[in-house]
Amino acid sequence: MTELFAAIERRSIWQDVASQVRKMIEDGTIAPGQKLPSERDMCQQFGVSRISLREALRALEREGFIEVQAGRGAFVRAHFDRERHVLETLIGFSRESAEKVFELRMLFEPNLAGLAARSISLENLERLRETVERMRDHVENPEAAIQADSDFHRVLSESTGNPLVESLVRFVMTATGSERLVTLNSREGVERALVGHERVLAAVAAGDEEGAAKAMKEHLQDAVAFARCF
Amino acid sequence: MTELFAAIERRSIWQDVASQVRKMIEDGTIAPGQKLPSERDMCQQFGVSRISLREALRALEREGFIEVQAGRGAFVRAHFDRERHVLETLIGFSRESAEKVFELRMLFEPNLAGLAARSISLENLERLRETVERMRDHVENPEAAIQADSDFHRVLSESTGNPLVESLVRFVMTATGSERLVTLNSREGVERALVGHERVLAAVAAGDEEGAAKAMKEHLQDAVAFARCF
DNA sequence: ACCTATCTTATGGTCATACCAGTTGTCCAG
DNA sequence: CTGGACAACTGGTATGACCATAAGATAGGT
Repeated sequence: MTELFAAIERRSIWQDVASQVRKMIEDGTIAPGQKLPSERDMCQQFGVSRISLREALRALEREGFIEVQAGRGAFVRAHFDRERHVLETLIGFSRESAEKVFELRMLFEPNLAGLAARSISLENLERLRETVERMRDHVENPEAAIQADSDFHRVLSESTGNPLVESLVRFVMTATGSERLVTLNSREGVERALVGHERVLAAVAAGDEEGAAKAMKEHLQDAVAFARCF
Repeated sequence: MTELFAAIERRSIWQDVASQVRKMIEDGTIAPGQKLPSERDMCQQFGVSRISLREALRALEREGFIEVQAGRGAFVRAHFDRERHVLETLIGFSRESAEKVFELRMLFEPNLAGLAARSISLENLERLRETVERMRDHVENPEAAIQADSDFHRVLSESTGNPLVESLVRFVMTATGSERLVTLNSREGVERALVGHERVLAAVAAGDEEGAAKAMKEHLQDAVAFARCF
């Protein structure tokens, strides 16, 4: 049932403004962290009223592209920050405990590792190896270790080539950030995580689907168990 | 490191208005599809200017709660419609992505079934059984079958008591809606799905963790394979 | 020279009012 | 019953003004 005529879209001014700004943010014309011109300036540049300009900013804010601070200005969000923001509004995450997030990770990350074992590219395998080595080089540096941890799981997700999965992993890594700040704060914590990553890596490199899934499962279980010690 | 004082949150008027309306939508005071009062009416009821009211509406619109139509009014979106809307803004979801969503489901739904086999309550088990029976009663009715299919997976997710997992399942069921519209449109499609559900149910009821995971995996694989026939 | 309180200025937040444009319903002429 | 004219309503946009906060500049006391 194909319609003969396409519906006429009525684009409002604030939508045009929002699109334009959104585009500039996406292609990097305006860098993350950077401050946008003042509302009054932008009004003049776009040739629209403050009303329209502000409604555009409001929309961009809800989409997570910018953050507006009264008396200061509007700032471009970092994109990972944007994803967290949007997911929070979607599932009302902020009040959930890290435990719930770990439960979710336990559901899909083992299979994700298994999938990677079957289909990861040589390039991504190398990137995965790099994150493990980087963690090994920084067992005494919690900040770097946490970064390496995030990267390990992220690279695994990217081996699927599935943006949905990548988004989900980025989200859970962001969401468990504070938790990992605790478990990876000690040398022991980092070393335990390192062992887990090494086992997963070995299985993935060997193309051992079941082994990778098992290793990842144990890695996560170990992390949860270790976190409970605190 | 617990802070002594909590940060003072500056709540702007439009945020207050948005929160109030959002709450009314969430608890059903305003039903999906229903039309909100006109902007001018709401201004008076809330005792705010049209500016503030409109910025609140703009935010709610971006969050997917309402849809504003020029010259007509603002309408409450169905909640599934809302999740799709938000995910679209997050990952630029489009029709070609149905396959990606199935890939994601394959990653976690088998383990979800396994988890349910271990921990589902008698009440939820009964609800699960009901959805299967409902699908069996409507093998000739695609619409009812699709609903029963959604409910089956949703009940399974609710057995975890994890809102994060529940949101994810709601999302993937919404995202695969158009796909299931095809596969569950024939009697054969519904019957295949039914067999899958029955196997999962049997394993869950028996507390057979591995069996449930395996059954779910086969059910999803079968659905994907069947979809490819079209 | 240093710290502090105050003033100034820029910025976002809010308001009242007015007018435009599209939608809907009513009613009348054909 | 149809189609057009009209009125009432609704969201969209524009102006101009004033408030509250944030941040830098300035004057004053030590």
